[in-house]
Amino acid sequence: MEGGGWSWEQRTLVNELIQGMEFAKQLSFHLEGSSSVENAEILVQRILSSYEKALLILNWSGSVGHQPLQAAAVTAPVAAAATGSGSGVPGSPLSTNGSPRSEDFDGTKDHQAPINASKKRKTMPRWTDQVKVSSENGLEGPIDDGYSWRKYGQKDILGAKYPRSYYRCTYRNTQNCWAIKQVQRSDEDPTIFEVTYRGQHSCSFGQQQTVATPPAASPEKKEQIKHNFSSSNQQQPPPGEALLNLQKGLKVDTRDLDKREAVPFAFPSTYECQNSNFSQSFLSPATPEPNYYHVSPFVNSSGWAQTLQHSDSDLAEILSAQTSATSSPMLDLDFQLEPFELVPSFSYAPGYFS
DNA sequence: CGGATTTGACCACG
DNA sequence: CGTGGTCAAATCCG
Repeated sequence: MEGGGWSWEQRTLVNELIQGMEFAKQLSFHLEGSSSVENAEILVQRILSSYEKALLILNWSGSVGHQPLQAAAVTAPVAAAATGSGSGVPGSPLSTNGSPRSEDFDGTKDHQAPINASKKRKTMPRWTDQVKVSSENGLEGPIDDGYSWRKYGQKDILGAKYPRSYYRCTYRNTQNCWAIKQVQRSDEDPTIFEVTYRGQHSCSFGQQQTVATPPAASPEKKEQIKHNFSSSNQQQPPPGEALLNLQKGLKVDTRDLDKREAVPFAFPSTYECQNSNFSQSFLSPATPEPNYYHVSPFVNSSGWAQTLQHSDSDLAEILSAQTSATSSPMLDLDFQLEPFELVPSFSYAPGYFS
């Protein structure tokens, strides 16, 4: 019942379903209006993706024998993810050209491998999640999204009040995982962090088994989901991603103005939907950390937006890369959801999963 | 001691 | 050139 008591699957499932509904609504909106076919297709993709994930979860927990998944309970500060960032991630398509096999790699540094690397980077799908962190006293802490990231830079952005930090997957070198993300704290609302992800994780354990998902279980998953209709939006995804992506959640990071250190978050138990009485359980105490916050992940249904973005040039590259790869339909053109378009009249009823 | 973070310098792009 | 992104040496932390 209480949000906090839900298992990861349940929450994710709900999230996915909600999201699917959201997208469906948007789609209908688009259909009525004179929207482009592209947008409609994108929405359809996302809807499918959401449902796919939802089904996956059901299927998964069903076959595996409903895992209790107490991941979070486990220990680490770096707990697991909670929601499905659902839309944010997985759906994002096109990896670069083909698959991240070992071919075009050269362990050289970015700088030195301009051609491959840069191109790769450019074609990487990019999406942004807006994560809100509500803290008790005004300080925020970083959130963990289940993946392990290594910070490689921080930069003051012109006009932005807070610096932007750059992270890359910890397994970049060991597993050629090129996923990166950057976190930018919002100017107006310091409790909001924009987390921009680029590239999908190709590392086998995107998230160090933090999440309860029994290691054994996830591998299977991948098999099942593999490509179906999703084949249209992701060519040969490195194995085992779907599920992992599902779990990826949010990550927020905060470094304080005063260069205060960010504290890793342990979290999962909290969901807070702006417009519902859903949730909000609080982070359980039990942590030695001075600051703990409670995070509410981008639940779009309640107004947190999430966007996919591409620049024109990116598009061009994607398109070309794409043709050579598979003739799959474009997935994310410059798809952008206006906040107001997002906020739907949707509100869920309190007894969701009771 | 090894891995992660910090931080100024460097690089590429517009 | 200015700006954003990345590198890498120094430093920090467990």
